[in-house]
Amino acid sequence: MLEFAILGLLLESPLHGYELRKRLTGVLGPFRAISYGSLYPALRDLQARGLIAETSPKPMPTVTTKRARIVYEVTPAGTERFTSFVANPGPEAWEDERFAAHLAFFASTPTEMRVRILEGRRARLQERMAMLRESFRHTSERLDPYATQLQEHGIDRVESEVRWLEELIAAERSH
Amino acid sequence: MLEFAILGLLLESPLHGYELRKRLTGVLGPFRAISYGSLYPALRDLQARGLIAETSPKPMPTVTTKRARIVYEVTPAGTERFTSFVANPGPEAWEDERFAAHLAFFASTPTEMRVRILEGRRARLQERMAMLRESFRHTSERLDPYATQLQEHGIDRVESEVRWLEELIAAERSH
DNA sequence: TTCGTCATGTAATGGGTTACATGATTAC
DNA sequence: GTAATCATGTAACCCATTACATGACGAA
Repeated sequence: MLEFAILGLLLESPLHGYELRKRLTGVLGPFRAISYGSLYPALRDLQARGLIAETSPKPMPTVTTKRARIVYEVTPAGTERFTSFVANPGPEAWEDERFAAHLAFFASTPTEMRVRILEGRRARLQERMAMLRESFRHTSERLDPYATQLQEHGIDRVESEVRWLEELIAAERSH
Repeated sequence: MLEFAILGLLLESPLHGYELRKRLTGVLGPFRAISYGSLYPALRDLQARGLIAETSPKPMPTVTTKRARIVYEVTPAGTERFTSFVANPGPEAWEDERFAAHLAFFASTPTEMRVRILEGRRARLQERMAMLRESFRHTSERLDPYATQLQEHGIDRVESEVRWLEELIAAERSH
């Protein structure tokens, strides 16, 4: 998850951790910002696996030394990993978080794959909606009005995401 | 989270783990069902803390022995814990999961508290929306259209939840 | 007799968080 | 000189999950 978001952002341009986190926050939405306690270990892990590397040569170690900031860039292996991520969405690609990660980097995803991901997500949601309605049928009679409201709202939310997906798919088809 | 859901359901009637899980699924929505790997440890934990207890006397150990199922009921301490949960929503009550847990047991929550929780949630969402819009202003220019779509959809979702909350608050005020 | 469901549980793992610790740089 | 922000990192914990293991019961 985090792994792909990092690779995707570093492919646009090499960055150091602190800046990277700000970009991540921009992409993922500010309320679910990644903490440094996740980010830095993730960076070291990616480096250990050879998917990213430190851009070594500090251009000018003259006056402004600052705190040594470690700028990472994506290695060829990392690039390959990222493209394979966008190219074959695994079975988890329809889950909420994965899907968001895919969508965030749709710009670097081929068109047919975009459609496939969007439709996969839609299918998943419709499945989910069926389950929601089914469980709603079973429980609504004996549930208090608040629990009922909560369930109805859940259904509404899924429906509205399906409509949104349909717009995206239509837009994609019309190039 | 799970803790309160368990207490809330057991207050309605004593249950064993397996059945409890089905009810939980009914309340929380079927797609985010609690796994046994979470439920059973949670039950033992609650028991260890004296908030629930096994309803000891098996009525008839005659023919139908079945697999020994362990039925739990809420102790007075557990009842107290639950009422204190519904009565003073902590600062986390406006978070997604907590809020859902509160709403699920609104029926056992006094009216003024209901309004307070709903309004707290609304305030939290409006804050969130301000952050989303703010971050959107900063990044939208240089973001690709897909990332933009994703962010706009995020804003839409929050807006629609605010409208929903407003309906609930209005309904609450008009008794 | 085998399959589905009821029923309880453990161990390993996942994917993060919070709190803490450090220190350098910038702006007032 | 002090506060805010930039910048990196560690350790402890949280709250769940998945995969596994066990076993009894009812129905086909």
